[in-house]
Amino acid sequence: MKKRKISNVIIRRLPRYYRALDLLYRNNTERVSSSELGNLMGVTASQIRQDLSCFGEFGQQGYGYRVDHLRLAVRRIMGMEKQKSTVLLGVGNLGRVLLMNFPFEENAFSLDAVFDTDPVVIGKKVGRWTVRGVEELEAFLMENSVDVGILTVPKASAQEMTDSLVKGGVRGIWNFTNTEVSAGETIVENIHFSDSLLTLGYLIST
Amino acid sequence: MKKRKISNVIIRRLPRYYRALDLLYRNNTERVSSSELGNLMGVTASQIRQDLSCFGEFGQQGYGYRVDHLRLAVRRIMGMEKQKSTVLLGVGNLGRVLLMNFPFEENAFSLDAVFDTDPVVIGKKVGRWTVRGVEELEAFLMENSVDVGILTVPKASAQEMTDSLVKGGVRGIWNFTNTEVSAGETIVENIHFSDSLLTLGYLIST
DNA sequence: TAGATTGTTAATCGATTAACAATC
DNA sequence: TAGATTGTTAATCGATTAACAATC
Repeated sequence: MKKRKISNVIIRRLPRYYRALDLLYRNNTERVSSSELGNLMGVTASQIRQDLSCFGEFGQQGYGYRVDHLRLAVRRIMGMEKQKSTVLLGVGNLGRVLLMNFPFEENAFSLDAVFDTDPVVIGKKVGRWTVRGVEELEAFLMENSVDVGILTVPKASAQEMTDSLVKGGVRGIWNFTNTEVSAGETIVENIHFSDSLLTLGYLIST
Repeated sequence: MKKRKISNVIIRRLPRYYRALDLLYRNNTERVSSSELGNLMGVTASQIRQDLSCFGEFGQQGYGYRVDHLRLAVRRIMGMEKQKSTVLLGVGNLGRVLLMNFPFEENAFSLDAVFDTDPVVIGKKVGRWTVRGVEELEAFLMENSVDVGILTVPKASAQEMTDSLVKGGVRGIWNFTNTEVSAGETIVENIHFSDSLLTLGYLIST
């Protein structure tokens, strides 16, 4: 096991490993070799062995990997064995989709509270949550240790809401606003719909 | 100007260049140097000059880049000067968010038709579109040249819908299903919410 | 044992950064 | 002209692939 720093490219492959392994697991597959897994995922067997070697030794010469064992190892590596908490800011259309449909628990997260600025929705129930006013956010973050803030607010308030979240001590921000927010040490993970579609546009135009 | 193949990392930086330049443009900034732009975007000046050199020469020694000129150049590079067409498959919650709120035109796309399998919504109006049954999809793709199919269907029908889109000759698929679909030569751009959140989970756990 | 497949080292390939002559 | 900044070449750094001894 090589103890070098885990690079970003490897980190972004971990969820894909997990998805592939989870699929095999659900199909009751017992063992898988690095080349089989590579075929399934569209990467080389070499890369898989190289990646896994950053975290430990999970296989067995001449046999490969036990699917259930490796799946659990990847869960552990990604920190999925410990549930993390989130709050959602912005109960607009996208916010509602996430809170109504996104499988937080499946991904080892819980959604603990939702906030908005619109007096029309504050106090109303959306799904199993009662919408709180953002003025309560600071106090909530004080009383509850929250790991991640989910940003589904309009662009215009993205930075301000980020500042509140950072001040409240969240460790990560899941940002859907298609703007860059500055959050200091706090880790920001972006889902930029527009960037993604523009990339696709480039690729089909050439 | 070096005429080497444009690498994937560079392509994925193009929308970010465009966003930064568009912001400067809206602020009526006239000129920008590679180091200023680099500061703004959080990349090195060297990288910006290196990236741009793949596509041509856009700057002027001792001066930098004209913002309006470079912004237009990036638009052209990304193929934004020609509008591309899309159809949306799956008028569930996420599908509705996209068709009601996503700024297709701003990104040089149009949304031309929406399809679903649910008899309850077929024929109904959603926003400015009348939902069509998927059985009409094939004929629609025959008659209309469609560039991109948007997949906001349940996981279970993701591959089947992909097959129809590929058969119908779309050039790209914007895939929100959090599954890998095989589409042959057709380009697939994924937005995987779960992968993204799991990545964030890893980063805050270490 | 013989065959298969790992984990790891070395070789290759690609991306980023540094440096600088060219020139506005 | 002097200062600033480009576009490009060369140097460095990092990621992927190939190869193979170790061993189940």
